[in-house]
Amino acid sequence: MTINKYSRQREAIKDYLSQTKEHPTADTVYMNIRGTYPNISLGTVYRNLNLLAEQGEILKINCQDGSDRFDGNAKPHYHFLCKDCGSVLDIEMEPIDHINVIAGAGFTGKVEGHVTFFYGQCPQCSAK
Amino acid sequence: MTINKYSRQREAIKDYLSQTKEHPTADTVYMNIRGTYPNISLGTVYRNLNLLAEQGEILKINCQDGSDRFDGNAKPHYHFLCKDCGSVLDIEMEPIDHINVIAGAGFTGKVEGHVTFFYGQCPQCSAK
DNA sequence: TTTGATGCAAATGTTTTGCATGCAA
DNA sequence: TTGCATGCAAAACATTTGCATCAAA
Repeated sequence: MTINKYSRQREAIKDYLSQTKEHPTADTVYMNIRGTYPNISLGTVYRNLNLLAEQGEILKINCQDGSDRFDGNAKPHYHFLCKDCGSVLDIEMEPIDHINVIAGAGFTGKVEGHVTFFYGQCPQCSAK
Repeated sequence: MTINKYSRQREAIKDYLSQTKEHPTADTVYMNIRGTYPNISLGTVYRNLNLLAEQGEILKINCQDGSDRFDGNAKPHYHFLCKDCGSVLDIEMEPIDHINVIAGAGFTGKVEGHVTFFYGQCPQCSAK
């Protein structure tokens, strides 16, 4: 399926994403990869992140807080955005695809899926 | 509650949003208001859209398709994004706040709400 | 008058792109 | 060799902001 040529930069990006539990922005990825490949360019980071996301190897997530974030866990899952500290966390829950049916009930078009994220206070911020 | 001075530009923006069923971007709003006020600036449009959204008079919606969109209907409701033609439609359905409970079940933090939009083919595109 | 609102332009922040060169196959 | 990937810099967008001026209260 993969028609890409190997590149050590892309490999490093994939590795970095698979080992972090944060949901870094492109710029954060860039900063980290520069530790290993000081000459990598931000353009290359963006090109590879988009490529990997298109191929379903990573997830591109958008919580309307400025820049996009990326997740090395490509399995569909839900995210939580802390409105106090801005961190993005995975949230473990059963899939809620039944809401597609609810949405489709009063709609003439074809509902194929949904994008959902939750917000509130993360464990750390709600403890303060 | 409103501490704003009156401005004909802001009034025109509110009027325009209340009469359209589309979900225009800031730029589309700008283009339309220019028909009445040719000298209005894009900065003013952005300032007023943000002001109105903060005050809860309009809704700012983000479907991760480039630019933000605005909705004159301030009542919380759900949106549908057509992946073929890119249009954003209102979708009539009962609120699904029970998903906050589902999300909160396996989460230590405090889930206060969710943002959801649906995607697929709109009535027109699915008819083709 | 006072002070928020405007128009204009410059600045910002994020992401994309053109192009010559490099490197995997 | 062939052609995708890279680094670099410039460009493209969307949005915000500084500032002098304007106008509502």
